[in-house]
Amino acid sequence: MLRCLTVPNTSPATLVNERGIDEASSLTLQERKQQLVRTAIWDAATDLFAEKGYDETTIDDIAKRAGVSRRSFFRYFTSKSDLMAYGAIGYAGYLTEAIRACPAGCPLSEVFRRTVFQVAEQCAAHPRTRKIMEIAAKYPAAKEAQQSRTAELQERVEAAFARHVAGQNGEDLTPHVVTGLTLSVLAVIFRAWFEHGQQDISVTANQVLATLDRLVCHDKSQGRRTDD
Amino acid sequence: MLRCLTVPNTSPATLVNERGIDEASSLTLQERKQQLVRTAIWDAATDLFAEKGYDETTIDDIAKRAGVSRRSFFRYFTSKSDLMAYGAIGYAGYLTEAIRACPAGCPLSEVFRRTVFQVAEQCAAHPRTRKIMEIAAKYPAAKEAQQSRTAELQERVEAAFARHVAGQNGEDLTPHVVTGLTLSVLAVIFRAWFEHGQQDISVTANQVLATLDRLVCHDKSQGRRTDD
DNA sequence: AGTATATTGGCACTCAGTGCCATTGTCAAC
DNA sequence: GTTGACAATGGCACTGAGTGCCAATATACT
Repeated sequence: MLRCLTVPNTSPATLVNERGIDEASSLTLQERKQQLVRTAIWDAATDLFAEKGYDETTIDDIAKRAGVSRRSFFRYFTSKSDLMAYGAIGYAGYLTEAIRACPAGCPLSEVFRRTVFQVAEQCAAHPRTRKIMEIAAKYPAAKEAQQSRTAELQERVEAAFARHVAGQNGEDLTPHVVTGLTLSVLAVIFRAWFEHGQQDISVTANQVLATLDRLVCHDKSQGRRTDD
Repeated sequence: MLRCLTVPNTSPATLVNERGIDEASSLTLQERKQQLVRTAIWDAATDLFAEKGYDETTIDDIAKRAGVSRRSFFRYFTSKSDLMAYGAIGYAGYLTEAIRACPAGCPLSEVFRRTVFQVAEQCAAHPRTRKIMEIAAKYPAAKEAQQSRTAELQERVEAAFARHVAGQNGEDLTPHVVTGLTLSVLAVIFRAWFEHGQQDISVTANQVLATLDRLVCHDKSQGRRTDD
C-alpha cells in the first residue's frame, strides 16, 4: 500500500471536500480536473458495488462505467481496497482537525469527548458515509477493504493527540490509549447509528459514552491484578 | 474471505494448539497430518517473510519451501493474508474462553479487566505472537493482512460478552462498547510490550489500564455536549 | 506555432486465486 | 493380495489484479 501514484498531487487537504467542482478555492485547474475524475471513478464504483456486489465488480467494469481506461484507474486508486478506504483520508482529517481545535490547556478527557462528538456529526452529515456503510454492511470483503488503512489512520490520530499533550516524556502511553479509545468508540457509534434509526447521531454518541463511563468507572478497587 | 476449504475440517479448537504433533488428544490421524502440513506451510511462510520480505515472497516460494504444491497451499490457506491472520483464530479462542470463565454475577468492568490480563499473558507466552509481531512491525502490508479478520474477531468477542450480560434488552450497547474497549486496549498493550522491553506483560497491562482510568474517569461534569 | 510537460491508453508481463480432472495414498472389506 | 471407496494431492488452464514501459494526446507556457 501507499504506492506512489503518478498522476495526482493528492495533498490530503485536496481530498477532504467531496464534489471538487464548486468551492474550489486554492486548487489549480489540473487538481480540480483530477478531483473530477477521481470522484467519477468513485461514483461509478460504489454504484456498481450496490448493483451487482463488491466481489462481482471487476476493475474493468468500474473503468468502463467511469469512462477511463483500466490503466488510468490504477493511477487514481491503487486497488479496489483503496477505493473503499477512500473516505479514510477525510476521516483522518476530521479527527486531527478536531483535536487540534481544542485549546492547549484542555484536559485530554475533554479533548476526547469533543473530538468524538464533532467527528461523529461531521461524518453523519456526509453523504459518502452512508453509502460506504451500506456497502460495507452488505459485503464482508468490502468491510475489510474499508478498514485496510487503519494503521495510517491510527498513526495520524496518535500524532495529533501526542501534539496536544506535548511536554511529557516519550514513554507515555497516553496518546496510544486515547487513540484506541477514540477510534473504537466512534466505530461503535457509527454502527449503532447506522443500524438503528440514523436520526441524531449525538444521541447515540451520548449513549455510548455513558456506557463507557459505567463500564470503566464502576469499581476501581482491583487496580492491580492478583491471580485467581 | 471465509471460503470453503476442501481439505481441512478446521474446527477452531483444532487450531489453538501450536505444534500439532504432541498433545494430540482428541484428534484423528488425518487431522493431525493436516495440522502438520498447515504448520509446515506457516513456518515456511514466516521464515521467508523474515528473510526476503512480505511482499517479495510469492506463494510459489512458500509452497516450494514447505514441500507442497502451489495448489495445495490454497487448500490450507485461502491467501497470503489468511496466513498472517492465522493467529486470529486462536486469539478469538483465548478471548471468548476468558470471558466465559468469569462467574455469572461478575460485573462487566471486572470481566473486562480479567479478560485483558489473561489474554495478554496467554499471547505473550505464545511463540507465534512474537514472530508475527516482528513481521507486522516491519512490513505494513503484513500488518494489514494480520488485521484482515477483525470483523470476525469482533463478532465472536461481542457474542461472548453478550452471553455474559444476557437478560438485558436487545438495544443495549454495552457488548459493543466492551468489545471495542477490550480489543483496542489489548492492541495498545501488545504494541507497548513489543516495542519496549517485552518483559512482564502484566506490568504493561497495568500501565495501560491506569492510563485508561485517568482518561475516562477524570471530570465527568460535561456529560452532555454544549456547542462552543 | 512550438516546445516542454502532464495525462492517458495500450500492451505485455507476473502473480493471486479458482475450477476441473487425473493421480496417488489410505483404509477397510472381501 | 486384491479390490473398491474416499481423501488428499498435483497439474493445468483460466480470469482478474496490479505494474512497467512506451507511444499518443492534451495542456501550459513562451
